[in-house]
Amino acid sequence: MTEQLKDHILKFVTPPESELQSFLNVMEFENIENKQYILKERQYCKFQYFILKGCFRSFFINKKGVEKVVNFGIEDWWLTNFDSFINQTPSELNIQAAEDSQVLKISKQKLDDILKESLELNRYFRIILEKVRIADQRRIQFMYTLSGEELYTVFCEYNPDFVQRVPQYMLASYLGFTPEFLSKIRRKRKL
Amino acid sequence: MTEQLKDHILKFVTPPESELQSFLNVMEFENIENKQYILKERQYCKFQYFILKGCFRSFFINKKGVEKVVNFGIEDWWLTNFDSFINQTPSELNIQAAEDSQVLKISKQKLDDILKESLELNRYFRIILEKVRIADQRRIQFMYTLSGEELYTVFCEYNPDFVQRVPQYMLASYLGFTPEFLSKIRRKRKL
DNA sequence: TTAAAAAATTAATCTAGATTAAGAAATGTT
DNA sequence: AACATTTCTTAATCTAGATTAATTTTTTAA
Repeated sequence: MTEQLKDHILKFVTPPESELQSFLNVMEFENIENKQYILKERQYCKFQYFILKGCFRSFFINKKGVEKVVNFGIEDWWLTNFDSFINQTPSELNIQAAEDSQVLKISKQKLDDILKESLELNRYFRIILEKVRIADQRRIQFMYTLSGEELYTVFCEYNPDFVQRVPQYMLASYLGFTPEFLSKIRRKRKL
Repeated sequence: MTEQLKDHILKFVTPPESELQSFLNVMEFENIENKQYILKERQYCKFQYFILKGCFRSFFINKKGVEKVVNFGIEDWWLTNFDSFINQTPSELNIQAAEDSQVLKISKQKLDDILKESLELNRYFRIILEKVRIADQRRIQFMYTLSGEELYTVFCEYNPDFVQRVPQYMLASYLGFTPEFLSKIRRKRKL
Protein backbone atom coordinates (compact mmCIF):
# COMPACT_ATOMS: atom_id res chain seq x y z
CA MET A 1 0.00 0.00 0.00
CA THR A 2 2.88 2.37 0.77
CA GLU A 3 4.83 1.01 -2.19
CA GLN A 4 3.53 3.84 -4.38
CA LEU A 5 4.79 6.52 -2.00
CA LYS A 6 8.09 4.69 -1.62
CA ASP A 7 8.56 4.73 -5.39
CA HIS A 8 7.77 8.41 -5.46
CA ILE A 9 10.31 9.23 -2.79
CA LEU A 10 13.01 7.14 -4.45
CA LYS A 11 12.57 9.12 -7.65
CA PHE A 12 14.02 12.13 -5.88
CA VAL A 13 16.19 10.98 -2.95
CA THR A 14 17.82 7.89 -1.48
CA PRO A 15 17.21 7.71 2.25
CA PRO A 16 18.59 4.86 4.36
CA GLU A 17 16.08 2.00 4.38
CA SER A 18 15.43 2.43 8.10
CA GLU A 19 14.46 6.11 7.77
CA LEU A 20 12.28 5.37 4.79
CA GLN A 21 10.49 2.55 6.58
CA SER A 22 9.83 4.46 9.75
CA PHE A 23 8.34 7.22 7.62
CA LEU A 24 6.15 4.83 5.61
CA ASN A 25 5.07 3.11 8.82
CA VAL A 26 3.50 6.22 10.27
CA MET A 27 1.53 7.02 7.12
CA GLU A 28 -2.11 6.11 7.64
CA PHE A 29 -4.25 4.80 4.82
CA GLU A 30 -7.70 6.26 4.23
CA ASN A 31 -10.50 5.72 1.74
CA ILE A 32 -12.30 8.93 0.77
CA GLU A 33 -15.42 8.78 -1.31
CA ASN A 34 -16.46 11.31 -3.91
CA LYS A 35 -17.66 14.63 -2.46
CA GLN A 36 -16.34 13.77 1.00
CA TYR A 37 -14.39 16.57 2.70
CA ILE A 38 -10.97 16.05 4.21
CA LEU A 39 -10.84 19.67 5.35
CA LYS A 40 -13.56 22.23 5.92
CA GLU A 41 -13.46 25.96 6.37
CA ARG A 42 -12.61 27.04 9.91
CA GLN A 43 -11.17 23.64 10.81
CA TYR A 44 -7.50 23.25 11.66
CA CYS A 45 -5.76 21.24 8.97
CA LYS A 46 -4.31 18.28 10.85
CA PHE A 47 -2.78 16.23 8.04
CA GLN A 48 -0.66 16.28 4.97
CA TYR A 49 -2.03 13.86 2.36
CA PHE A 50 -0.35 11.83 -0.35
CA ILE A 51 -2.89 10.90 -3.03
CA LEU A 52 -2.66 7.26 -4.05
CA LYS A 53 -5.68 7.34 -6.31
CA GLY A 54 -8.41 9.78 -7.17
CA CYS A 55 -8.78 13.52 -7.37
CA PHE A 56 -9.32 16.41 -4.98
CA ARG A 57 -10.02 20.09 -5.25
CA SER A 58 -9.46 22.82 -2.73
CA PHE A 59 -11.76 25.81 -2.84
CA PHE A 60 -13.17 28.64 -0.82
CA ILE A 61 -16.44 30.54 -0.84
CA ASN A 62 -16.10 34.20 -1.77
CA LYS A 63 -18.13 37.11 -0.43
CA LYS A 64 -20.84 36.57 -3.01
CA GLY A 65 -21.20 32.93 -1.97
CA VAL A 66 -19.50 31.60 -5.09
CA GLU A 67 -17.11 28.63 -4.92
CA LYS A 68 -13.60 29.44 -6.12
CA VAL A 69 -11.40 26.45 -6.91
CA VAL A 70 -7.80 27.16 -5.94
CA ASN A 71 -6.15 23.81 -6.69
CA PHE A 72 -6.60 20.31 -7.92
CA GLY A 73 -4.64 17.32 -6.71
CA ILE A 74 -4.28 13.92 -8.33
CA GLU A 75 -2.27 10.71 -8.02
CA ASP A 76 1.24 11.09 -6.56
CA TRP A 77 0.70 14.62 -5.37
CA TRP A 78 1.02 15.88 -1.84
CA LEU A 79 -1.97 17.85 -0.69
CA THR A 80 -2.67 20.04 2.31
CA ASN A 81 -3.57 23.57 3.23
CA PHE A 82 -0.09 24.70 4.21
CA ASP A 83 -1.22 27.88 5.86
CA SER A 84 -3.50 26.00 8.23
CA PHE A 85 -1.23 22.95 8.57
CA ILE A 86 2.01 24.78 9.26
CA ASN A 87 0.77 27.77 11.21
CA GLN A 88 -2.08 25.93 12.93
CA THR A 89 -4.62 28.53 11.92
CA PRO A 90 -8.27 27.94 10.97
CA SER A 91 -8.55 27.04 7.32
CA GLU A 92 -10.14 29.37 4.79
CA LEU A 93 -10.13 26.52 2.30
CA ASN A 94 -12.18 23.39 1.89
CA ILE A 95 -10.60 20.26 0.47
CA GLN A 96 -13.04 17.84 -1.09
CA ALA A 97 -12.75 14.64 -3.09
CA ALA A 98 -13.79 15.06 -6.72
CA GLU A 99 -13.69 11.27 -7.23
CA ASP A 100 -13.64 8.19 -5.02
CA SER A 101 -10.08 8.38 -3.72
CA GLN A 102 -7.42 6.79 -1.59
CA VAL A 103 -4.80 8.63 0.40
CA LEU A 104 -1.98 8.21 2.86
CA LYS A 105 -1.95 10.83 5.58
CA ILE A 106 0.43 12.02 8.28
CA SER A 107 -0.08 14.40 11.18
CA LYS A 108 2.02 17.51 11.70
CA GLN A 109 3.46 16.15 14.91
CA LYS A 110 4.65 12.94 13.33
CA LEU A 111 5.97 14.68 10.25
CA ASP A 112 7.87 17.19 12.36
CA ASP A 113 9.45 14.38 14.37
CA ILE A 114 10.62 12.65 11.22
CA LEU A 115 11.94 15.83 9.67
CA LYS A 116 14.00 16.49 12.77
CA GLU A 117 15.92 13.29 12.09
CA SER A 118 16.07 12.59 8.40
CA LEU A 119 18.28 14.56 6.05
CA GLU A 120 17.01 12.79 2.96
CA LEU A 121 13.35 13.28 3.75
CA ASN A 122 13.99 16.96 4.28
CA ARG A 123 15.63 16.95 0.87
CA TYR A 124 12.60 15.15 -0.53
CA PHE A 125 10.10 17.68 0.75
CA ARG A 126 12.36 20.56 -0.19
CA ILE A 127 12.62 19.26 -3.74
CA ILE A 128 8.85 18.75 -3.95
CA LEU A 129 8.30 22.29 -2.73
CA GLU A 130 10.72 23.65 -5.30
CA LYS A 131 8.61 22.01 -7.97
CA VAL A 132 5.45 23.42 -6.44
CA ARG A 133 7.04 26.86 -6.43
CA ILE A 134 7.90 26.57 -10.10
CA ALA A 135 4.34 25.51 -10.90
CA ASP A 136 2.86 28.35 -8.84
CA GLN A 137 5.09 30.88 -10.52
CA ARG A 138 4.16 29.62 -13.96
CA ARG A 139 0.51 29.74 -13.02
CA ILE A 140 0.75 33.31 -11.80
CA GLN A 141 2.56 34.19 -15.01
CA PHE A 142 -0.22 32.61 -17.07
CA MET A 143 -2.92 34.37 -15.07
CA TYR A 144 -1.21 37.67 -15.87
CA THR A 145 -0.80 37.31 -19.59
CA LEU A 146 -3.25 34.89 -21.05
CA SER A 147 -6.84 35.59 -22.04
CA GLY A 148 -9.53 33.20 -20.83
CA GLU A 149 -9.45 31.36 -24.10
CA GLU A 150 -5.67 31.01 -24.02
CA LEU A 151 -5.76 29.83 -20.40
CA TYR A 152 -8.17 27.09 -21.35
CA THR A 153 -6.13 26.09 -24.39
CA VAL A 154 -2.89 25.93 -22.41
CA PHE A 155 -4.57 23.98 -19.61
CA CYS A 156 -5.90 21.44 -22.10
CA GLU A 157 -2.45 21.08 -23.67
CA TYR A 158 -0.66 20.58 -20.35
CA ASN A 159 -3.35 18.34 -18.81
CA PRO A 160 -5.07 16.59 -21.70
CA ASP A 161 -6.33 13.59 -19.71
CA PHE A 162 -7.32 15.63 -16.69
CA VAL A 163 -9.81 17.88 -18.47
CA GLN A 164 -12.30 15.00 -18.65
CA ARG A 165 -11.97 14.20 -14.97
CA VAL A 166 -13.71 17.16 -13.38
CA PRO A 167 -16.95 19.02 -14.11
CA GLN A 168 -16.51 22.05 -16.28
CA TYR A 169 -17.75 24.48 -13.70
CA MET A 170 -14.82 23.45 -11.47
CA LEU A 171 -12.40 23.93 -14.30
CA ALA A 172 -13.87 27.32 -15.14
CA SER A 173 -13.55 28.32 -11.51
CA TYR A 174 -9.94 27.08 -11.35
CA LEU A 175 -9.07 29.05 -14.48
CA GLY A 176 -10.67 32.14 -12.99
CA PHE A 177 -13.84 32.65 -14.95
CA THR A 178 -17.51 31.69 -15.06
CA PRO A 179 -18.95 28.42 -16.43
CA GLU A 180 -20.96 30.50 -18.92
CA PHE A 181 -17.78 31.96 -20.32
CA LEU A 182 -16.11 28.56 -20.54
CA SER A 183 -19.14 27.36 -22.45
CA LYS A 184 -18.71 30.25 -24.87
CA ILE A 185 -15.05 29.38 -25.37
CA ARG A 186 -15.80 25.73 -26.04
CA ARG A 187 -18.47 26.57 -28.56
CA LYS A 188 -16.17 28.98 -30.36
CA ARG A 189 -13.45 26.33 -30.61
CA LYS A 190 -15.75 23.77 -32.15
CA LEU A 191 -17.14 26.00 -34.90
CA MET B 1 28.80 40.64 6.22
CA THR B 2 27.23 37.19 6.48
CA GLU B 3 25.97 37.97 9.97
CA GLN B 4 22.60 39.00 8.58
CA LEU B 5 22.12 35.70 6.79
CA LYS B 6 23.29 33.81 9.86
CA ASP B 7 20.66 35.56 11.96
CA HIS B 8 18.03 34.70 9.41
CA ILE B 9 18.94 31.04 9.41
CA LEU B 10 19.01 30.85 13.20
CA LYS B 11 15.47 32.17 13.31
CA PHE B 12 14.32 28.91 11.78
CA VAL B 13 16.85 26.17 12.48
CA THR B 14 19.90 25.40 14.61
CA PRO B 15 22.63 23.84 12.49
CA PRO B 16 25.97 22.83 14.01
CA GLU B 17 28.35 25.76 13.89
CA SER B 18 30.63 23.99 11.41
CA GLU B 19 27.85 23.40 8.88
CA LEU B 20 26.65 26.92 9.23
CA GLN B 21 30.12 28.35 8.76
CA SER B 22 30.95 26.30 5.72
CA PHE B 23 27.69 27.47 4.20
CA LEU B 24 28.32 31.12 5.01
CA ASN B 25 31.87 30.80 3.70
CA VAL B 26 30.78 29.90 0.20
CA MET B 27 28.30 32.76 -0.05
CA GLU B 28 29.76 35.49 -2.27
CA PHE B 29 29.05 39.14 -1.63
CA GLU B 30 28.03 41.39 -4.50
CA ASN B 31 27.07 45.02 -4.92
CA ILE B 32 24.28 45.58 -7.45
CA GLU B 33 23.37 49.07 -8.48
CA ASN B 34 19.89 50.28 -9.34
CA LYS B 35 18.64 49.02 -12.70
CA GLN B 36 21.43 46.47 -13.00
CA TYR B 37 20.30 43.00 -14.05
CA ILE B 38 21.28 39.86 -12.17
CA LEU B 39 19.42 37.68 -14.66
CA LYS B 40 18.29 38.30 -18.20
CA GLU B 41 15.83 36.48 -20.42
CA ARG B 42 17.36 33.45 -22.14
CA GLN B 43 20.25 33.27 -19.70
CA TYR B 44 20.67 30.31 -17.40
CA CYS B 45 20.09 31.32 -13.81
CA LYS B 46 23.34 30.43 -12.08
CA PHE B 47 22.74 31.71 -8.56
CA GLN B 48 20.39 31.86 -5.69
CA TYR B 49 20.53 35.27 -4.00
CA PHE B 50 19.99 36.40 -0.45
CA ILE B 51 19.15 40.09 -0.37
CA LEU B 52 21.08 41.96 2.32
CA LYS B 53 19.87 45.38 1.31
CA GLY B 54 17.82 46.86 -1.48
CA CYS B 55 15.03 45.76 -3.72
CA PHE B 56 14.63 43.64 -6.85
CA ARG B 57 11.86 42.85 -9.24
CA SER B 58 11.50 39.93 -11.60
CA PHE B 59 9.54 40.48 -14.77
CA PHE B 60 9.01 39.23 -18.27
CA ILE B 61 8.03 40.87 -21.52
CA ASN B 62 4.69 39.69 -22.89
CA LYS B 63 3.75 39.24 -26.55
CA LYS B 64 2.73 42.88 -26.86
CA GLY B 65 6.10 44.00 -25.54
CA VAL B 66 4.76 45.05 -22.15
CA GLU B 67 6.74 44.40 -18.96
CA LYS B 68 4.91 42.19 -16.46
CA VAL B 69 6.27 42.24 -12.91
CA VAL B 70 5.97 38.79 -11.35
CA ASN B 71 7.70 39.35 -8.01
CA PHE B 72 9.47 41.77 -5.78
CA GLY B 73 12.22 40.87 -3.36
CA ILE B 74 13.55 42.87 -0.43
CA GLU B 75 15.85 42.51 2.57
CA ASP B 76 16.14 39.01 4.02
CA TRP B 77 14.43 37.31 1.12
CA TRP B 78 15.88 34.60 -1.05
CA LEU B 79 15.59 35.35 -4.73
CA THR B 80 16.11 33.30 -7.86
CA ASN B 81 14.28 32.02 -10.89
CA PHE B 82 13.70 28.48 -9.62
CA ASP B 83 12.64 27.12 -12.96
CA SER B 84 15.86 28.20 -14.58
CA PHE B 85 18.05 27.59 -11.52
CA ILE B 86 16.79 24.10 -10.68
CA ASN B 87 16.08 22.72 -14.13
CA GLN B 88 18.93 24.57 -15.81
CA THR B 89 16.68 25.93 -18.52
CA PRO B 90 16.89 29.35 -20.21
CA SER B 91 15.10 31.96 -18.14
CA GLU B 92 11.90 33.61 -19.30
CA LEU B 93 12.28 36.12 -16.51
CA ASN B 94 14.53 39.09 -15.95
CA ILE B 95 15.66 40.00 -12.47
CA GLN B 96 16.65 43.61 -12.01
CA ALA B 97 17.59 45.80 -9.08
CA ALA B 98 14.97 48.42 -8.27
CA GLU B 99 17.36 50.15 -5.86
CA ASP B 100 21.08 50.09 -5.16
CA SER B 101 21.41 46.72 -3.50
CA GLN B 102 23.68 44.23 -1.82
CA VAL B 103 23.35 40.48 -2.02
CA LEU B 104 25.00 37.22 -1.05
CA LYS B 105 24.91 34.62 -3.79
CA ILE B 106 25.59 30.93 -4.15
CA SER B 107 25.88 28.72 -7.22
CA LYS B 108 23.72 25.65 -7.78
CA GLN B 109 26.71 23.35 -7.59
CA LYS B 110 27.82 24.65 -4.24
CA LEU B 111 24.33 24.73 -2.84
CA ASP B 112 23.70 21.16 -3.95
CA ASP B 113 26.91 20.04 -2.27
CA ILE B 114 25.90 21.64 0.98
CA LEU B 115 22.39 20.26 0.86
CA LYS B 116 23.76 16.76 0.40
CA GLU B 117 25.39 17.05 3.80
CA SER B 118 23.38 19.27 6.06
CA LEU B 119 20.09 18.20 7.57
CA GLU B 120 19.44 21.55 9.19
CA LEU B 121 20.07 23.57 6.06
CA ASN B 122 17.66 21.34 4.18
CA ARG B 123 15.18 22.04 6.92
CA TYR B 124 15.89 25.74 6.56
CA PHE B 125 15.23 25.85 2.84
CA ARG B 126 12.21 23.57 3.22
CA ILE B 127 10.72 25.88 5.83
CA ILE B 128 11.41 28.93 3.66
CA LEU B 129 9.72 27.24 0.72
CA GLU B 130 6.70 26.37 2.83
CA LYS B 131 6.35 30.05 3.60
CA VAL B 132 6.76 30.94 -0.04
CA ARG B 133 4.05 28.40 -0.91
CA ILE B 134 1.68 29.95 1.59
CA ALA B 135 2.33 33.40 0.17
CA ASP B 136 1.85 32.19 -3.42
CA GLN B 137 -1.43 30.50 -2.52
CA ARG B 138 -2.70 33.59 -0.81
CA ARG B 139 -1.69 35.67 -3.77
CA ILE B 140 -3.52 33.39 -6.20
CA GLN B 141 -6.55 33.53 -3.94
CA PHE B 142 -6.44 37.33 -3.95
CA MET B 143 -6.06 37.46 -7.71
CA TYR B 144 -9.20 35.36 -8.03
CA THR B 145 -11.49 37.29 -5.76
CA LEU B 146 -10.41 40.83 -5.37
CA SER B 147 -11.13 43.71 -7.72
CA GLY B 148 -8.26 45.94 -8.78
CA GLU B 149 -9.14 48.47 -6.14
CA GLU B 150 -9.32 45.83 -3.42
CA LEU B 151 -5.99 44.33 -4.54
CA TYR B 152 -4.35 47.71 -4.18
CA THR B 153 -5.94 48.33 -0.79
CA VAL B 154 -4.88 44.93 0.53
CA PHE B 155 -1.37 45.35 -0.85
CA CYS B 156 -1.03 48.72 0.86
CA GLU B 157 -2.23 47.26 4.14
CA TYR B 158 0.13 44.30 4.05
CA ASN B 159 3.13 46.25 2.75
CA PRO B 160 2.67 49.83 3.95
CA ASP B 161 6.34 50.81 3.82
CA PHE B 162 7.02 49.03 0.57
CA VAL B 163 4.49 50.96 -1.51
CA GLN B 164 6.76 54.00 -1.49
CA ARG B 165 9.82 52.05 -2.59
CA VAL B 166 8.94 51.25 -6.18
CA PRO B 167 7.50 53.29 -9.04
CA GLN B 168 3.75 52.96 -9.40
CA TYR B 169 3.91 51.44 -12.84
CA MET B 170 5.79 48.48 -11.37
CA LEU B 171 3.23 48.10 -8.63
CA ALA B 172 0.38 48.28 -11.12
CA SER B 173 2.05 45.62 -13.21
CA TYR B 174 2.64 43.41 -10.17
CA LEU B 175 -1.01 43.73 -9.18
CA GLY B 176 -2.06 42.84 -12.71
CA PHE B 177 -3.33 46.04 -14.18
CA THR B 178 -2.26 49.16 -16.06
CA PRO B 179 -0.66 52.26 -14.55
CA GLU B 180 -3.60 54.27 -15.90
CA PHE B 181 -6.00 52.17 -13.89
CA LEU B 182 -3.91 52.46 -10.75
CA SER B 183 -3.93 56.20 -11.22
CA LYS B 184 -7.72 56.06 -11.41
CA ILE B 185 -7.90 54.05 -8.19
CA ARG B 186 -5.60 56.40 -6.34
CA ARG B 187 -7.59 59.41 -7.42
CA LYS B 188 -10.85 57.81 -6.36
CA ARG B 189 -9.45 57.00 -2.91
CA LYS B 190 -8.36 60.59 -2.27
CA LEU B 191 -11.69 62.20 -3.14
C1' DT C 1 -38.06 4.52 -16.52
C1' DT C 2 -39.12 8.24 -14.50
C1' DA C 3 -38.74 12.16 -11.47
C1' DA C 4 -35.53 15.24 -9.57
C1' DA C 5 -31.30 17.26 -9.12
C1' DA C 6 -27.03 18.79 -11.10
C1' DA C 7 -24.48 20.49 -14.95
C1' DA C 8 -24.05 22.82 -19.35
C1' DT C 9 -25.64 25.98 -22.97
C1' DT C 10 -27.46 30.22 -25.07
C1' DA C 11 -28.39 34.93 -25.53
C1' DA C 12 -29.06 39.72 -23.93
C1' DT C 13 -27.23 43.14 -21.17
C1' DC C 14 -23.78 45.26 -18.29
C1' DT C 15 -19.16 46.67 -16.21
C1' DA C 16 -14.28 46.59 -14.67
C1' DG C 17 -10.47 47.48 -16.57
C1' DA C 18 -7.73 48.03 -21.24
C1' DT C 19 -6.34 51.05 -24.83
C1' DT C 20 -5.10 55.27 -26.87
C1' DA C 21 -3.48 59.68 -26.82
C1' DA C 22 -2.30 63.87 -24.66
C1' DG C 23 -0.50 66.67 -21.18
C1' DA C 24 1.53 67.43 -16.45
C1' DA C 25 4.82 66.30 -12.76
C1' DA C 26 8.71 64.63 -11.19
C1' DT C 27 13.51 63.12 -11.62
C1' DG C 28 17.94 62.99 -13.51
C1' DT C 29 21.80 65.02 -16.04
C1' DT C 30 24.86 68.66 -18.01
C1' DA D 1 19.04 76.76 -14.45
C1' DA D 2 17.54 74.24 -18.30
C1' DC D 3 16.92 70.29 -20.95
C1' DA D 4 15.76 65.47 -21.49
C1' DT D 5 13.91 61.51 -19.75
C1' DT D 6 11.03 59.00 -16.93
C1' DT D 7 6.86 58.68 -14.39
C1' DC D 8 2.05 59.89 -13.46
C1' DT D 9 -2.52 61.63 -14.56
C1' DT D 10 -6.77 62.57 -17.17
C1' DA D 11 -10.35 61.58 -20.26
C1' DA D 12 -12.67 59.29 -24.16
C1' DT D 13 -13.53 55.06 -26.17
C1' DC D 14 -13.53 50.08 -26.40
C1' DT D 15 -13.73 44.98 -25.06
C1' DA D 16 -13.23 40.59 -22.46
C1' DG D 17 -15.64 38.54 -19.49
C1' DA D 18 -19.54 38.98 -15.70
C1' DT D 19 -24.33 38.79 -14.74
C1' DT D 20 -28.96 37.34 -15.26
C1' DA D 21 -32.27 34.40 -16.64
C1' DA D 22 -34.28 30.91 -19.38
C1' DT D 23 -33.59 26.33 -21.64
C1' DT D 24 -31.47 21.99 -22.48
C1' DT D 25 -28.73 18.17 -21.40
C1' DT D 26 -26.75 14.92 -18.28
C1' DT D 27 -26.51 12.45 -14.05
C1' DT D 28 -28.43 10.56 -9.95
C1' DA D 29 -31.45 8.12 -7.38
C1' DA D 30 -36.13 6.00 -6.16
